[in-house]
Amino acid sequence: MRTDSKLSRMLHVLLHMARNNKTYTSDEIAQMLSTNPVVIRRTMAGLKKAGFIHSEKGPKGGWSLVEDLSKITLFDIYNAVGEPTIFAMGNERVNPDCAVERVVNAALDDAMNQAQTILLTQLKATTLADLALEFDQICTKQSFS
Amino acid sequence: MRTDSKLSRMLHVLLHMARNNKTYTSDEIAQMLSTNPVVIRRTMAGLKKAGFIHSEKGPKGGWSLVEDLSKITLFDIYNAVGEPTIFAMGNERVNPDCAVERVVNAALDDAMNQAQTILLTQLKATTLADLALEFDQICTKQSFS
DNA sequence: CCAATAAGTAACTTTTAAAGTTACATTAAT
DNA sequence: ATTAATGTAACTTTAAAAGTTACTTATTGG
Repeated sequence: MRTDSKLSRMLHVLLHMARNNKTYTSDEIAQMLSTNPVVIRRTMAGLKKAGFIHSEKGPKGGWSLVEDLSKITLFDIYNAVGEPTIFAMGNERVNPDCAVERVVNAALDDAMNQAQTILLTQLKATTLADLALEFDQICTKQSFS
Repeated sequence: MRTDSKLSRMLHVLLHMARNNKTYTSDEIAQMLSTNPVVIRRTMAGLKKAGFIHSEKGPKGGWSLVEDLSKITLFDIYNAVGEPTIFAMGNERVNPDCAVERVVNAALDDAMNQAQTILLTQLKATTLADLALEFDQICTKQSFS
């Protein structure tokens, strides 16, 4: 499979939506991300279902942010886009009766679970407001240079 | 892509090789892992290059373990099979000039780097001898039941 | 020497899930 | 009514791992 970029893309979109405080059409967003509007609708559907954004059909329609950035963590978005598979490596489960296989898999699962916990903990600890703040700080720095 | 199973498979093979202390042909190993002998040769080539195993052509040939299990960490094998990609998720790097993209990517990269560090640290901390010991403990338990 | 057995490897095909695309239905504004 | 938007089903493309085929090379032993 390709690398899943739904989380990355949606974070990108949400920050832009928050900054400009306007509705965006799927076409606008698709251009922003160099992709296709249908892909956008598909992915944004999850965010809508989770209540973070709203969509309106017809002229003057489009996508708008509904929830406060400080109330949305990166983990929320990870969930909203369908909890994409985290690892590209994994266990072969060919013969559950093989004790060697069980020992190997347990060791790898353990290491991967620890890594996953760290990753998700980190996502839970970061809100979109945190990212927006970082963004503002970058802009401030730039205005001095 | 499919989930990379080279590490898992090679650990499996090495433990079997150590336990039975014999040479295995690619065909035997392929059967053991329900796969193809060419895939086995391809993957084992990395372990040979790293000096963990030896191969011999011709009749009576095959693969044999050369290094002591206590001197091989799971990380060594991860390296020997070509450091497979760890994550199935990742950043879109569409427009490096976009400050929003940079902030988002930095946050995700940070979380993923932390997770990767934990994972690799765990692999470095575990030797094949550790797994062999766990295996023996399972067998002991079974003989009492 | 020769037949058999095994690794080595290049070139190609298959698999799988994400992403992309097409086509059309639905809804809302003017 | 027409236009502009989302919603979505069905299909195609992409990319990387794994699988396969076909052949080369090396080694054993009769």
